Amino acid sequence: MKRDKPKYKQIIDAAVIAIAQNGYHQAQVSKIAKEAGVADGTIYLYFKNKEDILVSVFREKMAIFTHNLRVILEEDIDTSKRLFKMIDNHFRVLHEDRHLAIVTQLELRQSGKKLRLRINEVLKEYLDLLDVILKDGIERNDLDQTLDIRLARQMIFGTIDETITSWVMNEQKYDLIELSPNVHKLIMNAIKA
Amino acid sequence: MKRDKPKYKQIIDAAVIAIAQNGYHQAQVSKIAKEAGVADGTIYLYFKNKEDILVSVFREKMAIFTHNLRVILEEDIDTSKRLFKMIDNHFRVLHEDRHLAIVTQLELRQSGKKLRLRINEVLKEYLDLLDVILKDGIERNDLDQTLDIRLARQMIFGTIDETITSWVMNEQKYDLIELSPNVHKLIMNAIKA
Amino acid sequence: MKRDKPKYKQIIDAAVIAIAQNGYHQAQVSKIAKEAGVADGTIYLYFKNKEDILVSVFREKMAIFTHNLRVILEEDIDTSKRLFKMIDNHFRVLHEDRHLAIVTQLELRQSGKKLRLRINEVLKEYLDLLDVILKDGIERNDLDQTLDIRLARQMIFGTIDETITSWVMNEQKYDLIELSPNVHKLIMNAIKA
Amino acid sequence: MKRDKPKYKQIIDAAVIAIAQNGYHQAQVSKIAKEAGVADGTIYLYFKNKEDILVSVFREKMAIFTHNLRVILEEDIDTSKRLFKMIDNHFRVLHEDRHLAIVTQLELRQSGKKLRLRINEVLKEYLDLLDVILKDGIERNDLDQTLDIRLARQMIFGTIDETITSWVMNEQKYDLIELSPNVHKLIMNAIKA
DNA sequence: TATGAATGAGCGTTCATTCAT
DNA sequence: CATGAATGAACGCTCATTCAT
Repeated sequence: MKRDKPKYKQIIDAAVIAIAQNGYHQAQVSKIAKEAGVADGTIYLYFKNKEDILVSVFREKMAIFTHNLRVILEEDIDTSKRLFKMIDNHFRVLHEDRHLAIVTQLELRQSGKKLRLRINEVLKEYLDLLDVILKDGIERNDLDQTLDIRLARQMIFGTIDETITSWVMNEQKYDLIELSPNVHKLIMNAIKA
Repeated sequence: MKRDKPKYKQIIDAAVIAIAQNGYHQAQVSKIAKEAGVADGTIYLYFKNKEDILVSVFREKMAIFTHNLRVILEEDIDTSKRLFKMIDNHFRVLHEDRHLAIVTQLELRQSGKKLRLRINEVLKEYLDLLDVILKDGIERNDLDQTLDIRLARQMIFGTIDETITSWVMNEQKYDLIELSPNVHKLIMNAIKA
Repeated sequence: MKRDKPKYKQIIDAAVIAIAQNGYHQAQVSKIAKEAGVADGTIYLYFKNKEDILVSVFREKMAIFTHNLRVILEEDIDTSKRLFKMIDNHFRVLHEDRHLAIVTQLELRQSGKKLRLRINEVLKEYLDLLDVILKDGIERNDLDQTLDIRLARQMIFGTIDETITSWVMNEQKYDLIELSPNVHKLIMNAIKA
Repeated sequence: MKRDKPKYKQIIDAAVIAIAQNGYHQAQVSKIAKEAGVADGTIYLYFKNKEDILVSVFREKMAIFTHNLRVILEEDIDTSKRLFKMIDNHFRVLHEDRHLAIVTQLELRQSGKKLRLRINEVLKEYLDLLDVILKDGIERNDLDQTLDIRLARQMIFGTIDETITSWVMNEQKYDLIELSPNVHKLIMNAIKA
């Protein structure tokens, strides 16, 4: 399987760096190849085309978030703690990989409609897990029984996303992780039972 | 002043239509010119370059939101009602101009970093007015005294933005305006005193 | 109409020269543009793509042959004289435009299947006129009544084509026009009544 | 000698199939290798480069025609019969190997000038044998004493070639072999004493 | 002998902007 | 003011060939 070969990950990581440093539209395949230390043509042994690189970047990195969320779902804790862990995890991963934060919050959004759709498919998995937390929270009576799950999900994701984007746009000047408790409080206020 | 001449607005409106119909990357200057019924070169008598058209589109349209928000601020009503009006206004304007909704929520976000920064400057005026509402709400004791205004603003804007984007991505299949009360309730739960 | 503008013919002629000098696969669009004294992009104001240039070259030049053949058909002379004029005209045009001879006999044949089919459509018009001469020749009893027209056409065109190709491959060392009477004699022997 | 090893012929035959099925420009070395059941690199143990494969294809296959023509020359029959056998043989071989017909009449002609010259060298051997038949025919008084041998050869080869190419282009819909007598008649009319 | 992963040079086409009319 | 023909820089991808194993 190509995805397990070392060069696959090498190119993915090179793409994140190249995009973060040069911007989406200036991250030419040749720059990614150079950053990865391989020839231009080698890229095409591992990826179908440039779009495939970008979707793969998103898929591979999103897998970290999704995996962590699954672990949180398996823990025997209440919904409030779960959401705190989710927010904190989200902030923490991006706080520790500044390049990735720039890429997911700013650069990858410049992609065309076609690529956006493919990225959204990947994102859906994460949002579906969030829905599971919310549904379960209502069943357990941790959350407001009248909660509109879609709206709640949009509020939670919208808040997290906007918070991170603002942080990235402010050149990551302040500590993102410190915001977790307050963001969590705001969100819980909105949806708790 | 160029902005008052009829062709100026004519080109702005043509740009919105051209972008909504063709997508950001397919909205070439020549297409905008054709839609506006002028020659390509004429565009450059009213705008410095393509980026200038796009920023102007955003500035002119955002002015509607900002103006409405100012009116809301002048009304003698409590913070909860103000925020309801803000949300409802936001949803209503975009619900009634589908082209504009597509352009602001999807297409314009594909622009490069440079243009994004200029768009954010325009957006700032709107967000600053939101901050005024929030500060005033705390003073009046309508809102939680310990509220972190920046976080609250990010939550409110993030929630609204994500809600609208989801609606656009779902091809505007459901009624956006009907969501106002629920979105308002969620937000007020989060921040009220 | 684009085909009447001076730059159209200018580019066509530049293409013939560029292809004759560099060979089919080395005649890049930029070389053709340079030879024509225009910018690369200008090419695309007059031609849809590179293939369109090449088909147009063939169409425009073939028009000379076809036009001459029509004139010959209108003359009130016997079939033998008509065929002599056709052969002589074919030889004469290519003898006087060495570049064109190289392009039609050697270079354009290297084109891919798709282009070949389009070129054949153009060629068909010429061959159809030849068929008219042959049919008419049989009716007039100038030619063998049992003649298979398709075979006769293939023999005539094949002979002319092979003769010219050999001449081009021998670097146009001898006088092509002088061969007309002998080629004509051979062909008439084969098909006359 | 490499040419006697089984893989040599294996690759040659794979090349014919790959070219006939995919077209000249789509017959990459890797496709030929796959068709032959060897690794890409193995090709280069038997052939200097891709051009060498193609010339070898032509040489090996042309050898069939040349060999048959030598046999015909050894037979004690008149010139007319010799030419009939030559035409019939030519038609028959290609009629029975459709792949080869496509390759020699259409695909291999898309090769560059350099390859064309090398192919012509191989072809020359065949044409030289035809010249022998013609010279001998004049000596025997089977053919017109004033015959220009070069022209006659060009007519014969041009006619045969054009006939076969038309047949291939018409997707080999009709029976090529049936055409032999008529083609022979046409040619003999042209050159007989 | 045989393999196949890696290489890297090469090119058609688009489109924002200019400027002579 | 208005036009639109002309410009030319910029880039993703293919594939023949090599060479370490």
